[in-house]
Amino acid sequence: MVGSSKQLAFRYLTYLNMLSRLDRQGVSVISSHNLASICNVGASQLRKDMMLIPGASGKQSVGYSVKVLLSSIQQMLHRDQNDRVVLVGVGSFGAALIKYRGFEAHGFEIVAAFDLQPSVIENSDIPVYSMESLESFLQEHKIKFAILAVPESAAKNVADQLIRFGVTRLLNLTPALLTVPDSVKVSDVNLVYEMEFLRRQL
Amino acid sequence: MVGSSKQLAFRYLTYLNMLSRLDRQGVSVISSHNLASICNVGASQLRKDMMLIPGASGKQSVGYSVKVLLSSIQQMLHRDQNDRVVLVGVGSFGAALIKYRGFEAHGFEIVAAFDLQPSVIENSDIPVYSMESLESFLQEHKIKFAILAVPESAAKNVADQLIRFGVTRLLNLTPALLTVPDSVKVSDVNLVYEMEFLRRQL
DNA sequence: TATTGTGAAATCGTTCACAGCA
DNA sequence: TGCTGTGAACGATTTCACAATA
Repeated sequence: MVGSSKQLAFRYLTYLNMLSRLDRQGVSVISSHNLASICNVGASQLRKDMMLIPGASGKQSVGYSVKVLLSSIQQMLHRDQNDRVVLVGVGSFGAALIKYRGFEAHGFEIVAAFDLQPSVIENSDIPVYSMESLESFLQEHKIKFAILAVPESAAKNVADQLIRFGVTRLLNLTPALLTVPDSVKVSDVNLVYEMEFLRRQL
Repeated sequence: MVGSSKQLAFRYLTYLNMLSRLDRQGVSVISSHNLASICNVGASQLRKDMMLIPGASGKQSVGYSVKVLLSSIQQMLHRDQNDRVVLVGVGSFGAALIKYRGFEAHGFEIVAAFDLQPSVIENSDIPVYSMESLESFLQEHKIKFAILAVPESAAKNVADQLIRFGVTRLLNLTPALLTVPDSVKVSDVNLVYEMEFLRRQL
């Protein structure tokens, strides 16, 4: 990947979202200044970002073609991929994620959930299995992505299991700090930290 | 606030968590190297971070006092504060947040939730009011913090309302990109972006 | 000797300013 | 003239290396 910082990656995702909206609205050309202001970034930063993308370029005195930008960013981000994801921990958070349909449009399919107690989530066809079947399921389906939504106290153990069974991408929704091998990538989402950060802004 | 970058702020919160755990375990002194490895950061970075905290200092050839560090970080972060928070949008996500007890220990009290339809969440004494009562509630209780968990399509409008009614800190759980006055601080949490970011790590 | 505190160096990311082009 | 592409300046952050010291 061309740029590997999280901020840059998130900017590309924002560009992508805004560009596809513009495309749907029939906008075919846009200047760096306009697109930047829609995306809440500076115009020169946007141009620098675009320069890193193979195939993305604009026309001087005209602007960027929305469709060209869209497809070159999509290509760079491998937006064609489709990944199967398991969810571990079906508390209120986990159950909310099962009902959340936002992942599918981005090529992430939650194929199963796991909890101490198998159960059934209403309005959902995603099965909830017991933890005993975790190993066989992960290995049989060669799952690489997992969302960790267990209680904090269980987080480390469950994460270790997941990794042992072949998971290499972990979205960690628990406050626990995970230590993982270099081959495994973790994204931590900690709502309490976000709130604390808001608290001391200015 | 001494350091205002998000990364730095999150490191301080991590230090705080780990230090309070160490304190509970009866550890009284720890070296930068040890604490750093617990917190997944470099030792010299940790020392630099500590240097920015008024009152925090260690002893050469000995290490840092856990209690001293703990209280100076707490003081710097104003950890004594207590803030009332409203939640807007009681879909599956919002309902999960209402049941989530993690905020309280950090001085955030969810005092009310709002949705198009007032309702009752089981196992919770947090009331869910209709959107009509938003304005009077926010102004009467002088609420500064809100968690935005409405559908994306409603996000901008609701955010504008919240700001108009006095909210200045917004945890945005929707994928919408909000544009707000400088006096208002927004933290965006976008689980889809986090997943996409994991996808292209190496 | 073990460890902090810290200046200097290296790295990384952003913004500026403007040349060059349609 | 309006816009992109980009080198250079700037700023922020991280790492290094080591002097100081309990």
